[in-house]
Amino acid sequence: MSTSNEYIYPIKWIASASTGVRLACELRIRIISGNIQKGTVLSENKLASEFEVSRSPIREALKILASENIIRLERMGAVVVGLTEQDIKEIYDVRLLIETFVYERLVKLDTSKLVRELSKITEMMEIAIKYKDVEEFSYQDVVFHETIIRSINHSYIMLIWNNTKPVMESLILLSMRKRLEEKYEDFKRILTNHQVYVEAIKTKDRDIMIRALHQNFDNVQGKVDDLWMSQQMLTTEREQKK
Amino acid sequence: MSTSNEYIYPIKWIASASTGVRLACELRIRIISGNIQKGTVLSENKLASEFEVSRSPIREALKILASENIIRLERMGAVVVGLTEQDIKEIYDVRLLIETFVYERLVKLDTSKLVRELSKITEMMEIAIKYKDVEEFSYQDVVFHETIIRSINHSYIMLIWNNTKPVMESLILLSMRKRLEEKYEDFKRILTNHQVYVEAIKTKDRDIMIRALHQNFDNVQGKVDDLWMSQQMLTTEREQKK
DNA sequence: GACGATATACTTGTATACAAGTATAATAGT
DNA sequence: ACTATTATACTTGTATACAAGTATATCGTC
Repeated sequence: MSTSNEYIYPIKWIASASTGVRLACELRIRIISGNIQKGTVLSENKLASEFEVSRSPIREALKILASENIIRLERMGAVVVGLTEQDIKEIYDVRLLIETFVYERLVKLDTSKLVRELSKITEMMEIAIKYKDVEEFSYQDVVFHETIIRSINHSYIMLIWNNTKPVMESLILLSMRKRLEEKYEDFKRILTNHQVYVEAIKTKDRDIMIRALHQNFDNVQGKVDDLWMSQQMLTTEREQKK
Repeated sequence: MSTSNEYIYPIKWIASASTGVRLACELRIRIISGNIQKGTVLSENKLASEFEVSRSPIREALKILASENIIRLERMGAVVVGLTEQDIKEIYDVRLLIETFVYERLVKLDTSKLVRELSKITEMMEIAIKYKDVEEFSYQDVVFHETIIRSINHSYIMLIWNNTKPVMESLILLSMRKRLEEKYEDFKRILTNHQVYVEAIKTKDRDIMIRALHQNFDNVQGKVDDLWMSQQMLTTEREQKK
């Protein structure tokens, strides 16, 4: 394992968190970015001495990462599992599953307050782009989606979000950092896409929402269509009932 | 808090687990069953002395329960949140969301091996009923659904299952214990329902699956219809594409 | 050289110790 | 009688200590 002292994870995102949570964040992003290679066996003692903390917070961090399937706790050592292409697809499956569920609840509610909040966030994202503040942009991106999900007040959907969020967050941050160097123009596309989201929620127009979802997940080809398939069953029945 | 030494959670289910996990299971079922009332503030030290263990495993248990939204970790003490009617509905939302997703993946695969496994489980459930072994019946019920979910090899759906499973497990066990006293005939209905599941997977007939889901979730009225609604959006688009 | 037994250096799980912070209760001052 | 302040008894977070178990390596025997 690389013993570099440079922290990949933004410090300001976790300033108030406990050591254990902070370590989890740092280890997570190192694993996802490939900085810590999959297959590596992590030992509590080694990690403790490397990060110059005791085993207690290390244990906490490892438990967190294990609950996210990023590492596997075994009898002797925690082996790094990491993320495969397949895993990333699967995360997007889940996100899509959640977001479609949320949207359908949403259209039954008064969304004016939510729309205002989301508008604020998109404007902040705009400023972040302007000043090339990738971390802020990523942060607001995550907040944007979390705000939508939180708005339906569904504690178990929220629970799922909380379980997938850390990995999502890392993925987003890493991809944004890459974009800054390689595809800067992408940021505007992403911003526009978020504005489409807001529009879909404002007008409660499903067609627009579909477009937003498509644009948002189009880097994971075929996933949206896949979900349709997966939900065809209930659909079919629904039509029969008519 | 009741300091009774009687354990509500079946010991044999967690014989091999660590103390922390065991405590989490016991505390969870006590909270869900109302044995520990919501609003109670749990202290690590008190729990440690009550269960006669150190704070380490207690901390582990509390972390687990907090990740399930059963308790809320605050600055001073962990306050018991428990489950509301709303929470239970929401758990079923998630379960339905998962199971429909899984089923749609399933019908694309060769299910012969899975069907055999499920048949075995239903037969074991049958025996469990015969001998009025509620714990075994509940255990097999959970295994049944887990087996289905596991079969599509989707690690993130599995992750969601793992996060909701403990609460589901407790709910199932508690409701089965109640049934044994009040509505013994229910067991046969439940068994039949599981056989319908197997049939749906065997024949890959969506109509049968709908029926199975309906029967399984009918104690949570209106939920299935609700999900249809929630997925109407994607459906609509799909038809437009045709 | 090959194989088996023991020794050693690791691992995790749990218990205990200490430090920093917070709420409550008791006390002093008005 | 009431308010402000200090004292105390709690809380969690982290560090350390110890016990039980596991893999590896060393050593002795064949």
